[in-house]
Amino acid sequence: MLLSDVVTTSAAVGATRARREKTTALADLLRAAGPTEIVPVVAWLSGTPRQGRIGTGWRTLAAVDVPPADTPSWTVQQVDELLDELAGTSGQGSARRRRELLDRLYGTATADEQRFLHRLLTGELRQGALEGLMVDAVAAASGAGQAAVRRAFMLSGRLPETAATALAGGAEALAGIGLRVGRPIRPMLASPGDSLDAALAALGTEVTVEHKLDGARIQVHRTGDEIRVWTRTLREITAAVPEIVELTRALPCSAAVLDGETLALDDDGRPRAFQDTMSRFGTEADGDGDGGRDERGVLLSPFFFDLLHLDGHDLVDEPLETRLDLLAGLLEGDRQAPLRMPGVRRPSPEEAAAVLDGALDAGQEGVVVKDLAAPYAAGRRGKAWQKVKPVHTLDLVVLGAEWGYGRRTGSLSNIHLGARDPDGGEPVMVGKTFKGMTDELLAWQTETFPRYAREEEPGVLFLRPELVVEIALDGAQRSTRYPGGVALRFARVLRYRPDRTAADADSLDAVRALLSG
DNA sequence: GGGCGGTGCCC
DNA sequence: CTTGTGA
DNA sequence: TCACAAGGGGCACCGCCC
Repeated sequence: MLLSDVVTTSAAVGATRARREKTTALADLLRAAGPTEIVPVVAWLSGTPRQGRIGTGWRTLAAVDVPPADTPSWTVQQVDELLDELAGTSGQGSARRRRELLDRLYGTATADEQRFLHRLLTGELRQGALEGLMVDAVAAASGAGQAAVRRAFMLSGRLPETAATALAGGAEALAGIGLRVGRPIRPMLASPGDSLDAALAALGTEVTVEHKLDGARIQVHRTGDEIRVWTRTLREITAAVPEIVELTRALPCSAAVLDGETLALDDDGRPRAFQDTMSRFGTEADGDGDGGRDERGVLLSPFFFDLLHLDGHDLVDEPLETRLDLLAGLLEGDRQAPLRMPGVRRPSPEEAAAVLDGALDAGQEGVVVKDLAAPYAAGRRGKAWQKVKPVHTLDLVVLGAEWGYGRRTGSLSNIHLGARDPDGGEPVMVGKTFKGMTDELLAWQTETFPRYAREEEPGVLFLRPELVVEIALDGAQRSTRYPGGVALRFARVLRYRPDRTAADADSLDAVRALLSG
């Protein structure tokens, strides 16, 4: 199969908004692919090379300037091999070597192929189909049911390999893919709840309400004395978190798969800023024999909230209630008690509210409300788990706006936000946001902002600091980028405030008051 | 050896 | 990570 | 309801350059 076949399919997928048409086009290509081509083709058309992110981003690719070929010649296999080499290139002189490989890749590609490769390698396929629709396509092409593909994907953690299995052996082969301790599964996610009351109303009384911590998701596997740890995206971090490995080794079991969250605590047991937790991710190993505590004293504490396997028994199909019972049994001892995620089963509305208050008083992020009857549905952001976090709002000044990309091309989209200077100077920039904007609001911004223009740069329009916008946010974090030393976290537009002036906007002190940790 | 841009991945 | 959009 | 696209801040890592 040629790369150009994949590019043609991608174009067809991108040309329609109808999901059925997209999956049909994808499925047709999968049927035409050879057994060894399925893995790279599925990976590419779900938006990521088989090798993962390869270390060449938009900046490197923008520097590649070779004329396109007239006729397509790359095969899928050849490109996959070249990507392998690209991914394996490191050390001194690697930048030059990469440039050579990219020149070769692009120089033998047609213009259409160059554009496809560019989108693939920057991680912005933008064909309106990623893993979700590929699951449907694999089901269609293989004749296996969607549920079977979904389940195998969740348990194997990898769609390309799942697709190869499905196309080779159909539903029967998929049924052979089970949970394997030592191989991470896709984690179950929570959807955003509107409020605690709304979540309780939606899920009923057969629920548990647990603390939601501002840390990083971890999945911990144990077989005998071997322990491995993965993140939410199934990146292995075992070597970076020896303290989690040691705590898991002390559990009274021989095999387990645990799901949880980890974060850094201060000496009082209160959560540190998320940034401190994050400083421990991305470090491969620490190797200084101090059990993980680095020179800044950041130690990670794990909190487990689910159990997917215990001593030979798979639990993903069991109701949460059963999994929680077994988890409680595993973490029964005094020594293990600190590893339990705090929570209350079947709370009254008042008790549920008290759990939320307790979480916030303890400095945590909020709560998650979970249906006790639900099995572990990995990889789907269903309604069985709903997260509830308090929302803060601020009135901020619009300092500028950036021209959008993709479906926002031609619109002034991402806005720069400033807080009032308590000393009376110009507003101080504290962040940007592109969220919360309807098409109507984008049109309004695009029409209105030029009337406030003060200065223009490529891609950015700077405004006189007059427009006030009400912003929702989760909190603030310390910043070295912004002059006030603080930045907004998860800022989104609620509405513009034509009734307010920059003098009415919230001050930098109001932003600083939202700092956590 | 330190600064810096580019990249990937946490949220 | 959050939100708006469209099938 | 689901999947996707729009893009945010910060941190560690890496290679390159001074």
